[in-house]
Amino acid sequence: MFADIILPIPFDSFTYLVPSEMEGQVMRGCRVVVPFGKKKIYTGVVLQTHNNEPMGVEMKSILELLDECPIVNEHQITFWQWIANYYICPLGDVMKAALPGAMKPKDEKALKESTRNRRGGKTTASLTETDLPNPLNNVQQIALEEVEESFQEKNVTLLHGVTSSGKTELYIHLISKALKQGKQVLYLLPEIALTTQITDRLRQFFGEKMGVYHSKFTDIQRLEVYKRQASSQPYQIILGVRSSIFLPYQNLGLIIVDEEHEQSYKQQEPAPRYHARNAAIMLANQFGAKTLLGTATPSFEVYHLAHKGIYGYVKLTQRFRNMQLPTIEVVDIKEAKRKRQMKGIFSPRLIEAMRTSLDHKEQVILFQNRRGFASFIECKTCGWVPRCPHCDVTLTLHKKTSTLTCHYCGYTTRIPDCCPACEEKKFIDVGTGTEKIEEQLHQIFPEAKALRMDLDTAKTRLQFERIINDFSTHQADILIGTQMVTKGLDFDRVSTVGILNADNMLNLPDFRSYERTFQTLSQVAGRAGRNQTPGLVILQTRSADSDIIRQITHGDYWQMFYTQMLERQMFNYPPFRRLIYVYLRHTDDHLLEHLATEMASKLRGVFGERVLGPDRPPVARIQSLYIRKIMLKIERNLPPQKVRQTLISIQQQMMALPVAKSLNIYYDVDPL
DNA sequence: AGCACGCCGACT
DNA sequence: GTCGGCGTGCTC
Repeated sequence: MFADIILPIPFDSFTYLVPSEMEGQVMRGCRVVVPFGKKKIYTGVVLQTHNNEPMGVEMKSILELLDECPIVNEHQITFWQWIANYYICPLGDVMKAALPGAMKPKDEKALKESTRNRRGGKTTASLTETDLPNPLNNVQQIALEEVEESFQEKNVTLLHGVTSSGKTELYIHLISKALKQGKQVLYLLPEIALTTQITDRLRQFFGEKMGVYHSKFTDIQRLEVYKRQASSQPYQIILGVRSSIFLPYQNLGLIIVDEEHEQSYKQQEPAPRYHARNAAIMLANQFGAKTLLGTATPSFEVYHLAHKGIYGYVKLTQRFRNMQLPTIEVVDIKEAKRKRQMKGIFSPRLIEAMRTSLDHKEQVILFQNRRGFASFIECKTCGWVPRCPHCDVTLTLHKKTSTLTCHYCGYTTRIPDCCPACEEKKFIDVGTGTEKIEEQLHQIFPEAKALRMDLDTAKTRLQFERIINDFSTHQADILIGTQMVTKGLDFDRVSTVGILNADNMLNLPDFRSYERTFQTLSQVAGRAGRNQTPGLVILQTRSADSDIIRQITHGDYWQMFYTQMLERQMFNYPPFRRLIYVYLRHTDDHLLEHLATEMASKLRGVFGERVLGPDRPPVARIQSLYIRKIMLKIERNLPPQKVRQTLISIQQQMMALPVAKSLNIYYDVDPL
């Protein structure tokens, strides 16, 4: 008897001999220990057992069987195979993403010890530990009924609800109903939104029936949740991030994907580069479960399908307690610059609005998009700029530590004493990061206390929550931040929100830049005036009279969607076509150029005009490997299986070329 | 992804 | 004359 084993390496599976004493015990989904190569020993998962002896390979035997019964169920294996197929990556990579810490035997021991220690003090959950959900108001009640009605015929429903329209209340009611039917619920949140605020709120209603799954948990903690889900008393609700779609479920009835439009649902690196929202819909289908997608600013992909009637659509327009939407005022900084009225990055109107807020002891949020705005240094004399020796990027300045860091590979060096090109000693800062805004702010409002929130100051969830907490308890007057400040956080004393420069988001070379700008700016604007008085949003831009700025200030999602869709259709972009990026990497730039051209021409042989490139991506070298990108725009109705087969076959032809020695090829399906 | 095998430069 | 560099190939 033989067994195909998935190993934590980038291949699908390897066939091993099942020792006669293990026959009948080695089952699909069980973990086994196997030898690999000359000296490696891996823990793998049985994909299947069979009697077809593979030809031309000398097989090794399974060394040890770790589980009496499967720790990966049939649903999961099917799901893994779907992910590997659709996202064009090996099963081994999917397994690595799906199992906590690859469930290594040594982790197993640690778990047994940790559970042993915890037994005795543990209180059992009871229904009386939990509260009843708040009654819904009229509007919410109607929306709830609409969602349930929509689920009668549609598997997926979009809940389009403006900020603070009470989506969470609605979720709580839907979850309760699913639980009453004895079904499990998965509630997905973007990493950054999974705060103690939301956890506590749900814990209040669902108590110990709910498990929380966060990527910042230790391996042991995640293993514990995994084990519990595989046991006979699993959590009925999982509140979790992206990767919680891989937990074992037994009878899922409902998946909620909150903030459906969030980009962090797509795993970028490493493979599998999956989209948790789309994968969740697939997972729900496997169980015959329903999926609710919630957002204030739907992604085009989802809105398009809702508009076509493939997904259900429910709109929730009224804000909680009739709160007013903020007033958005556009400030033309081109004009202000011309008149020399700008103080650094601050227009007179923004300064005035901030002063009014601060005088009333109210708070201010300043938003600065980070992308393209990492600051770097330049030699004042000759213009030399320090760059990463391994990647094709400038090094980012970190003033506090006087260092320069590469955001791609982590290479860090001290600021040089003098310019290596001309030996002069003066450097100037280029680019405006949040750090620099903090400096300018201190000059204009020396008395105000400011907090900064970006990837540097909020590296961990604890740091992030501390900043949020300090700001919401009014220990600071101004919060300066990147994307992070937009993540559905409730502050009730914020009366002014300043968007420092809307243009650097709009002008990104990306077909989604308008959609994203609309989403981000709507989210930021939603932070203003959450109590009785409407807030004021000052939006600084150089393109004050453009359509997109008008659509943002009017909150006109439909108009924005409509105009953008015309362009998407014209240029064959999603949601009309499906995108696949083919990446090629090699140490030799010239050889790579040749190979990429060759691969593109092979692809054109099959896909014709659907192939674009190869192109040099914006960052054309990472960790000493040069990169090329080929873009495929394929019809939505082409079967993913066929596309995958074609791509893999062309990849094999490429790898068979004698010159393609250390060529590396990988795919990004439905890239962001 | 690892890891071994194999053929070319600065060291005891 | 050897130790070790990383290019190349293979892993059931």
